[in-house]
Amino acid sequence: MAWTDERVAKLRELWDKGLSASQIAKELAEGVTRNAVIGKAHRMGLASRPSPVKSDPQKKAKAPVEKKVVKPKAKAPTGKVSLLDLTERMCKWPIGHPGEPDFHFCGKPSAPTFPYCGTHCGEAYQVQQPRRDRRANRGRISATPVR
DNA sequence: CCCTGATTCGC
DNA sequence: GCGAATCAGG
Repeated sequence: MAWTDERVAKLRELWDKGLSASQIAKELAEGVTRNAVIGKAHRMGLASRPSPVKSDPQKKAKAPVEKKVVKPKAKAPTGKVSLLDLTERMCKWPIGHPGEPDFHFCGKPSAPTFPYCGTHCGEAYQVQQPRRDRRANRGRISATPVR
């Protein structure tokens, strides 16, 4: 989509009005992303509004190294997680079977780069254990991916 | 995680 | 000139 005079005008208007780039992109629609908006705004020479990132070059000296501990707590989703609800970082371990009325997915936060949460990674990726001692796996479903 | 603008660079 | 990808943050 080309930058017609109309669209440029609207961009300038909304930008001056203080809307964020993503908001402007939504207004213009037609497959325009916020990247496109920002890029165009810059090329137009629009006053680059204070970026939240670049602002305030001289910051207050922060002697205390106060570290915010990243919350390891992850909330489990409310209710059943359907196929449509799944996002990249959700555990995709199926509960039940496709077609069944109650079929859904685990949905808990998945381990980084893994399709399942910690618990279900444990189910999915089981180290082959000595034939002698498989007691640890007794009662568990077998989900070894490659046999 | 959601979000912000800035910058780069192949097209 | 364009904008996706990336960066550097809030």
